[in-house]
Amino acid sequence: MEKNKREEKREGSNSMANSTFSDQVMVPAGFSTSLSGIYDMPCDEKGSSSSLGFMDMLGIGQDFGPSLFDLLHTPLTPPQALPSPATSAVPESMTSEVVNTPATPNSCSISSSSTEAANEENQCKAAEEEDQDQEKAKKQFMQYCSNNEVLSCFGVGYRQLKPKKKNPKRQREPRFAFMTKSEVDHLDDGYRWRKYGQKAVKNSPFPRSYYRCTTAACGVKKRVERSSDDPSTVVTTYEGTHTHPCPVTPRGSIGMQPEAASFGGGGGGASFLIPQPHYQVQQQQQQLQPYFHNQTVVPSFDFNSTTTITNSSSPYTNPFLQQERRFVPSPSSSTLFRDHGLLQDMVAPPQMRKEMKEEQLDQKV
DNA sequence: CGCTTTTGACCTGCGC
DNA sequence: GCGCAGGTCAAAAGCG
Repeated sequence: MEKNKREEKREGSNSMANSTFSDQVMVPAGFSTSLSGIYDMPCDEKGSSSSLGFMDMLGIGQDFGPSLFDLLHTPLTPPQALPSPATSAVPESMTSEVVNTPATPNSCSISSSSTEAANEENQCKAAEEEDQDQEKAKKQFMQYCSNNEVLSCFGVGYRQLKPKKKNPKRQREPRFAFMTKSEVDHLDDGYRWRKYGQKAVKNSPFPRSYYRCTTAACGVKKRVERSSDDPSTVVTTYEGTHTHPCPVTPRGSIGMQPEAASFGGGGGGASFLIPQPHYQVQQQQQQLQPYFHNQTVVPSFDFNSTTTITNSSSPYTNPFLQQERRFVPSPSSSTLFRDHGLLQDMVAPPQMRKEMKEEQLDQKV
C-alpha cells in the first residue's frame, strides 16, 4: 500500500530516476569519493569535459574583468545594490555575454522549413531557458559567496539527466558546490530549508545532510557535508535555482535594512540578490577568525587541478592558491579586498588560461 | 499545534 | 543478477 503510494509519487515527480552524473570534475583530494562524479561541467558537443565551465557561467572571457572577490565584498548600496530584475548585480563585464547575448552556440537561426522552424524554435527556447538557468545559478552562487566565506568553489555546472527515449531533450539542473570554513554545517543563506535526509558517507566520519527549500514549488536542494580531511570545512552543494524571492526569516530579518529587504523581492531573476545583513557577515567573519588566524585564504576557484591539492592539513596548499594568498578575512579587511580587486586574483594558472583561450577560439570558429 | 529533525526503510543507478 | 552506495520518503519524535 505504502509502496504503491511511493511509486505513484515517484512517477509523478521523480527527477532523479533517470539521472546520471558524468564528467567527474574538480573534487579536491581528500574529500570523500562520494563527492566525485556529481558535478557536471557543461560539455562541448564532442562530449569532452570543458574547462570553460564556471568561467563561462560567469561570462568571463579572455579579457578578465574585475575580481569576483572584489564583487563579493563590495558593499551593496544603492543604486548598485538595486539592479533591475532584468539585470544582474554582477558587473556588466562579467555578465554581458550571458545576459545580453546568447552565450551558447544555440543561438536561434532561421530555418528553411516550417516544421524545422518549429523545432528550432523549441530548441531556441530550451537554449534560452538553459541560459536563464545558468544566469540564475550564477546569481545564486554570487549571492551565496557574498553571504558566506566561500573559500573555494570546486564544482559548478549541471547535473545531467539521462535523456528519455522518446524525449531526448537534455534536462539539466544547475548545480554548484563550494567549500566554506564554518563551525556550523548548515549555513544561513537567507532561505529556509527543511532537512529531509541524512546519510553516512563512505570513507568519511561525517554524515551528509540533505535539505530542500521549504517554499512550495521550489525544488531547490542542497547537500551539506563536512570534509573528512578538514573537519572545519563544510562542503555545500546547491542544486537548482530558487523560483521565488528570499523569504525574510526571523534570523535574517534582524537588522535588515529596508533596501536590503526589498532587494530580493524584485522578481524571480533577482531572487538571489539579497544582501546579508552586515552584522551577520561580521559575525560570521568573527566566527571564522579561529580558523584563519594562522592562515590566510582566498576564495578561489579550483578549476581543474584536484591533484595539486594534496596536503591533508589544508586544501589551500594548492600552489596556485598559495600564490594568491593575500587576503585575511576579518571584519576590518573588506576594504583590503577591494584594494586587490582584480580578477586575476582568482583566474586559473597561465597554462589553464591558455587552454581556456584556445577553447574559446575554437568556439568562435 | 505546526514545523523541523531524526532515522530506518526503500528505491535507483552503477560496477562487477 | 547481485551488492553497494547515494538519494529519498515518511512516520515518529522533538521543539518552540
